[in-house]
Amino acid sequence: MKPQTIKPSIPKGTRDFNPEEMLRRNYIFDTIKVVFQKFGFLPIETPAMENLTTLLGKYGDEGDRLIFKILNSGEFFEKAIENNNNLKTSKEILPFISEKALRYDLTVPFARYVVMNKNNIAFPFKRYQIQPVWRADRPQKGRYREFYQCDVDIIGSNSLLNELELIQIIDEIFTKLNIPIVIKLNNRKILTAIADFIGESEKITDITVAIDKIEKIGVEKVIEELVTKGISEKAIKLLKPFFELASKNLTSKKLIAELQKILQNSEIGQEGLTEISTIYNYLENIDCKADVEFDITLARGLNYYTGAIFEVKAKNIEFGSICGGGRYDDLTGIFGMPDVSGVGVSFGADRIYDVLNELKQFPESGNTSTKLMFVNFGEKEEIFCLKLLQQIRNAGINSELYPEHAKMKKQMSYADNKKIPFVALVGESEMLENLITLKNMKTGEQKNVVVEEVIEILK
RNA sequence: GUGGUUGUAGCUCAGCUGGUUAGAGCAUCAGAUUGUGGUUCUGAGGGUCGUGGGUUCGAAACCCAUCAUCCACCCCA
Repeated sequence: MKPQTIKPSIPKGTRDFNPEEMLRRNYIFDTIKVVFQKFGFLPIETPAMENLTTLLGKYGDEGDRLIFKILNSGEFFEKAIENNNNLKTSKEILPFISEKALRYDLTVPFARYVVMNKNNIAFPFKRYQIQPVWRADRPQKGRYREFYQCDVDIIGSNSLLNELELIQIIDEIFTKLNIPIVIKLNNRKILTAIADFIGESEKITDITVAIDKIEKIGVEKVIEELVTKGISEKAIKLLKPFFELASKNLTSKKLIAELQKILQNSEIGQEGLTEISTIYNYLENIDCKADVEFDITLARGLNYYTGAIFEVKAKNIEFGSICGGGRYDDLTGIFGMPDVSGVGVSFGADRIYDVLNELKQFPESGNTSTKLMFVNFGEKEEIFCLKLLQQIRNAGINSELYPEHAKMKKQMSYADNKKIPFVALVGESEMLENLITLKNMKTGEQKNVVVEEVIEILK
C-alpha cells in the first residue's frame, strides 16, 4: 500500500513567519513594549481560550458570529440530542456542543481577569498584554483570522489624564516606528447626544455605524443607508447639520464650540464635549507630533465603549486602522464588579507590519543576528576554534561555527546568504601563529588579528 | 453570510481561436575555482497544469462541479 501523504497547508487566514519576518515582527513588539513599560504598564497574559459565556454578547451580533468556538470533547453530540431532540438551528445547538472559544480580543479577557483578581490588584491597574486573537472573518487585505493585538489599558480610574497618556503612548510608538499618523478622537457621549437630539435614541448603533462611513461612501449614501435602517426623514433632516459640520474641516476647537451650541440642552452631550476639550487642554501642555483630530464621524463598532474613542490611521496610505480603543465604564459589571471604569487602546501588530512594509520603513540592520562565522576547516581546526568562539560569545558578540567540514564555497555562501558581516578563517597557518584571518564580507578585505582585536572590531 | 478574481516548477509568471516532447526568469545543486562568498560562464535536477467529472480523434486551454486563493461588501486591528 502506498503511504498516504497529505498536502501541507495551514488554515485560511493564518500565516507562518520565517526568520526574517520574525526579526521584523519582534522589532515592532519590542518598540511597543519598551514604550508601554516607560509609562508604567505591567505585562499579563491570559489563556488562548475563554469560556464561551465570557465572550458572547460583548461584541454585538456580528461579533458573536465571528468568535471561533471550540467543540466539546467526548460524546457531546449524543448528550446534546438526548435531552433536546427538537434542536434545529446551529444557534440552538451551540450551547450544548461548545462551551469554550478562542479569544476575540484582549479587552474582555482583561475585564474578566480584573474581576477574578480584584483582591490582589492595586487600583488603578495599568497593564499591557501582547497576544494573538482570533476572528472567524473572511480574510482579505490587512485582515487575518489570527493576529496579534498589543493592548494597554488602565482600569479603576476616571481621570482623563489616562486618555492623554494613551495619546502620548500612541504618539511615541509611531514616532519610533517612523510612521506618520493621525489620531482620531471622538466621544460616545456625543454620539448618544446626537441620537437623542434627532429623536432616534434606540437606533444609536445603526446611526453610528452609518456615520462612520461618511468619509468612505459620502453623505448621500449614508443617508440612503439610514433610510433603509428605518430612520425617519425628520430625524435625517435634523442630522444634516452634523454632516455639514463634519465635512467643513473645522479646527477641533471650533468644532467643539459649534457642537456646544447645538447640543446645549443635552447633559450627556455637554459632558462628552467637556471631556474632549479637557483632553485638548492637556495636549497643549505636552509635545505631541501626531495630529489629534476631533472627528464626530468616528464611531467604532464595539458596543462596550461609553466615553472617549480613539482610532489611528497611517498617513499617505490606504489602510484600515492600525490602532484603536476607548473608554468602557462597565465591562466588569457583567462579571459582578460594577462601577469600574477603564480605558485602553490596542495596536494591531500585523497591520503595522504591513504598513511598514508598504512604506519600506523597516530598519536595514537586523536581517540576521549573527555577526561572525567561523569557517570549519576540519577536525583539528574546529576544536581549535571552540575556545575562540566561546571567548567571542562571552564578549557578547553573536557568533557561530559552521557545523560541517564542507567546501569553502558552500560555507562562504552560507555566510553570504545569512548576511553575516564577518567571517573568521582559522586554518593550519593561523593555528601555528595563533591568529585569526578576519574577513569583512562587505568590503572583501581581510587581515590577520588576535582574538582580542576581533572582539574590539565587532563590539 | 453576499459578490467577484485567480489556481501552470520552491517563487514570479508566459503558454495565440483546443494540436503532438508544457516554457522563461529567479531560487536550488554541480562544475569552471581543492583556503574565499556576493559578479560571470557551463551544466543538472525539479511539473498528477488545484482536484473530480464531461465535451473532443486530441484539453493546461472549452463546459460543469468541488476545493483553495486574493479582492470587495458586512464588520474590524
